[in-house]
Amino acid sequence: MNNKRSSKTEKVIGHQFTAFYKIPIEKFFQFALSVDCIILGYHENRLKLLLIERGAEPHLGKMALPGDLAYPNEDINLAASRVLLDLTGLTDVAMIQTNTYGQVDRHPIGRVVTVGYYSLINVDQYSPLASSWAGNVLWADIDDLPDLAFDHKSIVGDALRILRERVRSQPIGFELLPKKFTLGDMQSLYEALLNTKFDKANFRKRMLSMGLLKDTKEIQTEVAHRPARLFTFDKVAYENLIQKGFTFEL
Amino acid sequence: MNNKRSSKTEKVIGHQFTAFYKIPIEKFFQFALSVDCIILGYHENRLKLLLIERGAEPHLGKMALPGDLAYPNEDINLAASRVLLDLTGLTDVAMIQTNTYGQVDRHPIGRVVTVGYYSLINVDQYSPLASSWAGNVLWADIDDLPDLAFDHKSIVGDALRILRERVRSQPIGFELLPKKFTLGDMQSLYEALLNTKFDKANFRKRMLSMGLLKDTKEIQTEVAHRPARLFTFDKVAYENLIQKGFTFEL
DNA sequence: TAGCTTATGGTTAATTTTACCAAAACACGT
DNA sequence: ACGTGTTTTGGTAAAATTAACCATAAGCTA
Repeated sequence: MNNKRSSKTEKVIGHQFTAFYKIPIEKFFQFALSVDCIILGYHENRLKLLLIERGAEPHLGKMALPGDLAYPNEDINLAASRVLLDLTGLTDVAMIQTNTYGQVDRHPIGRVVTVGYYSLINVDQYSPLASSWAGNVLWADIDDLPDLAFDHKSIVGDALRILRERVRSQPIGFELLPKKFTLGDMQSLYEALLNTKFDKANFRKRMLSMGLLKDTKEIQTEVAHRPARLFTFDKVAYENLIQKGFTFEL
Repeated sequence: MNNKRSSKTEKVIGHQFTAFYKIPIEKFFQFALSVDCIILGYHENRLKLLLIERGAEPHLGKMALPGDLAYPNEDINLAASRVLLDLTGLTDVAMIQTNTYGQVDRHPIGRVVTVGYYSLINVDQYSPLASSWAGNVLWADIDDLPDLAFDHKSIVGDALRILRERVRSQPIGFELLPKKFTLGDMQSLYEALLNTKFDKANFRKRMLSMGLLKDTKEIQTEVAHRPARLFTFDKVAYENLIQKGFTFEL
């Protein structure tokens, strides 16, 4: 079938079939590409999503995912990091692709295809809460989102689905926790993330048995009950275990 | 920070920050978008990948994933289905996004961002083997791929990684099998897919206990040993189980 | 019919998961 | 200083699942 096509073609440029359709190649270079960031944080036992208020048409005044058009000479993965940097000052945060959205009329300005990226933010390390609540940047509770611009609602839904799957086969939950955390913190996070309840004693045993947690020898202070030990995620141990075929499972 | 930006902007079009950079909006609409299909089949106990020989520069003569540019007025998901249809005659095959590749210089003709899609093909139902081997379409053994054009090697690698993860949490393996299959067929498939060995008796019990297999009451013929029963995938039962919170796990 | 091969039904030991219990450790109020 | 409330922590035993294996069944071939 490919043969037939090629034989009808006088000059084939770039791609296999494009010339066959007698459309000049320039006509294909009319897309714009954007990235939209699903930035999740965890605060006071709730999952939070970073939103900005749009200062421009279309959807002026509506809340939206932080996003931007990619430059014609910019790697899209780097574009995602750039947007995150612009908005939060954060660097060295892994941006992970979720999906790409290419419906024809998703953006009124023209043909804008957008790539979703999510990242998990340790709120303590970055702590955008204080300065951000006042302005037009908002950490919204994931279960109580306002109306969102464009198709951002469904982009967020997809990202959450992907995250919830990934979080139980990879130790990415730690990215949402502060450097030092208790097993209780960790359990609460996973319970919020997966919307379940775990038996406390069993959860603890499971986590400790994986060998991913390093005991800091420090303990909580200022709590009205027996203080818990503080742990850190042992990245080195994790890489070693991966080498030996270990897989995080929850 | 968003405030500062907006205040410097005279006229903001479309996106939040673009006008800030003083670049006319048209400059952003210079991308082309393509789809590349990772079409996997299963034949004679081996995973196969559908490749075409490029009939055009660049990479003329090299093998490549079937792919095409998307039209400026075409939904990218539909573009993927169109390409599959063009190439194989298949309709109603679910095309699933893998990743999106947006390195700046991945395509010599210009800024082409490509979206990967995989689909699993039941070779018996479509049976492209006979007609295809002769032409410039090839089912290549997944473990013995030729040199591929562009960044297609790494696109395939990513797709396989994603598939191997997904195949153990969703019953998509069935899409690679013929309508009726034996438990042995199924086991061989999963062993090829995941590169492991299962205990035969235990594999059988596990599968049957899920209640996803419907016994056709038919048995194999023309085999030099005790013939096995033939099963089909019970899609209805699967949907019902999903409703009750069932999750396929292997 | 003997012999070969794979399917199929079962049993048992090993391992993991689940459900609970009780002591420990801190803060607070009295 | 001492009981009270609360959460951590270490532990045990039952329940459930997984893994390892065996024996028989059922077709084909010679």
